[in-house]
Amino acid sequence: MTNIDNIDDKLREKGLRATAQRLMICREIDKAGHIEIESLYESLKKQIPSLSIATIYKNMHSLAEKEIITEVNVSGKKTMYELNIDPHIHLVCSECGNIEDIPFDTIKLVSNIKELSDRKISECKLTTVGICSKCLG
Amino acid sequence: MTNIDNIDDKLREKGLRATAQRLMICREIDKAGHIEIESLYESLKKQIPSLSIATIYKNMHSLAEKEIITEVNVSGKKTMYELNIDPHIHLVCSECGNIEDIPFDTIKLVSNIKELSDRKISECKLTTVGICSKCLG
DNA sequence: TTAGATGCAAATGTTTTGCATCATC
DNA sequence: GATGATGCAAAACATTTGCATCTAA
Repeated sequence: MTNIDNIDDKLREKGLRATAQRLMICREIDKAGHIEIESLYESLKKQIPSLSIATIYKNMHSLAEKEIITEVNVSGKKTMYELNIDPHIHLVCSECGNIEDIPFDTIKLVSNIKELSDRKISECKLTTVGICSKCLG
Repeated sequence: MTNIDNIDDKLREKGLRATAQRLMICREIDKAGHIEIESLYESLKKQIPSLSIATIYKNMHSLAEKEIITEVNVSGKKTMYELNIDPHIHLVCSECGNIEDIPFDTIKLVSNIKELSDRKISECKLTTVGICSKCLG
C-alpha cells in the first residue's frame, strides 16, 4: 500500500534511489490511476524534455519488482501500470473503455477460493467488465 | 462453451469458414490449454510449412471476436489464448510458472460483486497466484 | 566515492497491413 | 462465382540492450 506523499522514503526503503525521473513517474501514475507507457512518456516529457523512454521501461520493471507498482493487463488494451494501493478490483467499462477501481476485499476472496478448491493460493487479480460510474450517469 | 469435436460446425455457426489452418489452430489451443502465438506458430508450422504467422494473428482476432477463444493476460507473460470452456479461473504457479485452470463459478462471483458494489457487471476474469497441482506433488 | 540511474542509439521483438492468390461455401 | 482466408513482405509499433555519462547516497 503506497502513499504518494512519502514516495521518496518508500523508494529508499525498497532500495531504489529517489531520482527526479522516478518520483515523477510515481506521481504521474498516482494522478492517472492507470496509465500506459506511451501516455506516461508524453506527459512527463513536457516536464523533463531529456527524458528517455528507456528510462520509463527500466523504471516500470524496477518499481514492479519492488512491488511499488503493478502491471495491469486487460484484453485488447496496452499494458498499464498502477500504484499498489488498497485492495481493489478493476472494472473495464464496456461503453467507454475506461478502467475504474472497485474497492473489494481480495483477501477474503482468496480464502474463499482456497476453501472451494483446496489449493495453495497467495494472491489474486480480478477484472470485471461492466458499466463504469460515469457512463451509468 | 466449445467442444473441440464439433469445432467445424461451431466455426460455421459463428460465420467463420472452417479452413485447415483455423481448425488446426483451434485443436492446438485445445491441446495446449493455454498457448502463446509463437508456440502455436512453431507447433503448427511442422504440420503446415507454408503457414504464415500473420494468419495466426488474424485468426486470434477473429476467433476472439466470435468468442470461440479468449485472450489470457498474465503479468510478465506473453499474451496467451484458450478455448472458451466451462467457467474457470486461472492459477499461475509461483514455482514453475505454468497456468492451471481451476473450475470456479464466476457467475456466482459476478452477482456477489454486484451486490457488494452496486454496479452493472456482466463478466469477470479472475487470476490467482499460488502453487499448481504438479508442484504440490 | 561509488553503485545505481539516466539518456542515447541501435538492436530485437511483436503485431499489423496491403495485396495477390487461393479455397470454402 | 463470390467472399472470406491465406501467405508474403514490408511497415509500424513496442521493448530491450550496451555503454558512456551523471547523480543520489
